[in-house]
Amino acid sequence: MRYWIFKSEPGCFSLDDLAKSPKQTTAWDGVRNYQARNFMRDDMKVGDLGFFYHSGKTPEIAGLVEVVREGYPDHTAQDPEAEHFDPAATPENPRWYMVDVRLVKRFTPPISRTLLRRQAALQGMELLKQGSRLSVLPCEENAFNYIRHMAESPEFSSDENF
DNA sequence: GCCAACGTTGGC
DNA sequence: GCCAACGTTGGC
Repeated sequence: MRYWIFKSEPGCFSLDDLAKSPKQTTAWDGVRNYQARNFMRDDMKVGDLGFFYHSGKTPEIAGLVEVVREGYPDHTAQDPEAEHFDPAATPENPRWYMVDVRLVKRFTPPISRTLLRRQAALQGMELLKQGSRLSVLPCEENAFNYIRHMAESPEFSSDENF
């Protein structure tokens, strides 16, 4: 099984929005980057876990999600009304793909990027690299387990040494 | 608001 | 096919 990070601007689609979605599940649509597309189309499997990451003013990991449907065509690319319409996308060649993810657990409080950066164990993590702009990216197993452990530790947000 | 990093576009 | 120009992302 593999681990992933799903980025979203909360003003566009937040963890709250996911929590309010039917079955707390959403299609991860609108991704228009080939590398991210390939991850969703080729690599993600049902049961893979990922973090829901909020980018923007207060960057943070907001919760845990699970892939519940594997890559399938992102039909919003073929909708002229859609924000990420791509005239080159057709039913024969959909060009863009998405997966469905379901909310597993909200992190309360969320784990701020500042706190992540403070962790020696997370040095070199892709997400924390400057200029990391992929909206969907893999997360190393070690980093995943470490962060998950942080989320389960009640003291992590207050403990200076964490 | 600034700026670095990155992807895409288009001229040649 | 190269590369400069440009637009976008996203942390700070």
